[in-house]
Amino acid sequence: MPRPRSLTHDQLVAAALAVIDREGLAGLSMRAVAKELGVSTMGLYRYVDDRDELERLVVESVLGAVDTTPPPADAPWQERVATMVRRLRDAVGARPGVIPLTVTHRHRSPGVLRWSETVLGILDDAGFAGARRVVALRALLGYLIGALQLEHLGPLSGAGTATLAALPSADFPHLADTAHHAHEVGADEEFHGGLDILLRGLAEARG
Amino acid sequence: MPRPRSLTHDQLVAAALAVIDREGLAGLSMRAVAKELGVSTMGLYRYVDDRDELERLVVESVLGAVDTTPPPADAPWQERVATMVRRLRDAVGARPGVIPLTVTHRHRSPGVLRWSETVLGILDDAGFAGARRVVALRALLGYLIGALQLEHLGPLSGAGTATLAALPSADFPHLADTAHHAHEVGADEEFHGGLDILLRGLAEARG
DNA sequence: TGGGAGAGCGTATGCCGTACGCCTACCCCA
DNA sequence: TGGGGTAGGCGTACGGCATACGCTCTCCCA
Repeated sequence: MPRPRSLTHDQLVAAALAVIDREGLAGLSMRAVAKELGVSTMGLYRYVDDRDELERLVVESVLGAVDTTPPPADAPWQERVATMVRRLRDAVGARPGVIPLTVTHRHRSPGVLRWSETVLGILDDAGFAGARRVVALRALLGYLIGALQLEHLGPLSGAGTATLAALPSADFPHLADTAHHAHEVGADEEFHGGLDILLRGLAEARG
Repeated sequence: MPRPRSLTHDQLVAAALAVIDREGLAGLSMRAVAKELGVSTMGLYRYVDDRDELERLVVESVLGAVDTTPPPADAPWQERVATMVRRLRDAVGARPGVIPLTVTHRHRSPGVLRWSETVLGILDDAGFAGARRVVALRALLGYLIGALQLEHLGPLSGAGTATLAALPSADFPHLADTAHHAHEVGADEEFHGGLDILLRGLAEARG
């Protein structure tokens, strides 16, 4: 009966993402999002309980966009798992600014739940059961979360690489050598190389 | 010649850790640390440039405590790598409150550099070279970072488990089953199970 | 044609990090 | 023994943050 609402959650999320894209995650504030929408700061609180809920909406918009339909069942299970991992990485990688938020809010995301369900289904097909399947899923999730952060939060503004280059290579011979080789390995190869290692291990541990 | 300093970096770090232990990471502030030391807020700035440097000191105190001497070379390389991973996990696990800080400041930590150097040495012994060794190290670091967060930031206040239990198990049959089995798997077994998978994969990929 | 539910906003509070400038304790040297 | 200059420590103040609270004004329905 009363005055109709003028904003949707989608608009809130879009505004928040615009702020993050423009000013980085540190620039995200209730004030900034409100200004982005041309609304007073307190107006936002008609739509979300608090900042935490706004962040949750943002995370869910990114994570909920992941395709969680099971990949074609005729492919080997390793390939199907890899497909699922890739989908999640691609979704998050397209919005690197929200990575810290995904870590904080991950456990409350329906999108991640659906993703996990699909992956568990594939692992089930592959013969993983009981505790072994729990461990397998957590290993995959763990690698995914860590690798994404390594990839996007690592050499912030090149400080990491600079630090590495300035190392007394006498004290850190292997690191110096590794830094040299790191140039040859792109982020994609690195991620997929690690995933491949994990999948090989899973195949062995399937027992 | 002038008045001598009354505080050491160690005292700053100890005070910061005390605050974190007592009030959590969210309770860490320059004001809180200063009060802990019985010093005015601005007095801290004689010892650190800004909050960021204080955090760096805290992280380095935790990460720098890791034993980075190479494990006995007569053990298999997998076991030596596992030892290194375990040392880092134990150090961080003893101070779960600082995990988010370690993620942010990791790439500037001499402790992590020393750790990496030692691990690279082991991988070198094991026959890993060039790009393959880069990928192996990143896979280990990725898993470590992700698994630690999964372990300590996951079911914050049991919200994760509660969410899981409230799931419509018809829509998420595998997850419901997994939640059931998850009770049987302790954090240690889970972590080491994942590490074991990774190490098996490394052995295969060593080629 | 009211009446009231609820949207939107303005103000205010109490946090935060930290720039700036003063006072003063201290050590060195005469 | 006393004086001077260095630097430690502190108080104040500013701008930004999330958000509690209460007002106003709009719109739908009776």
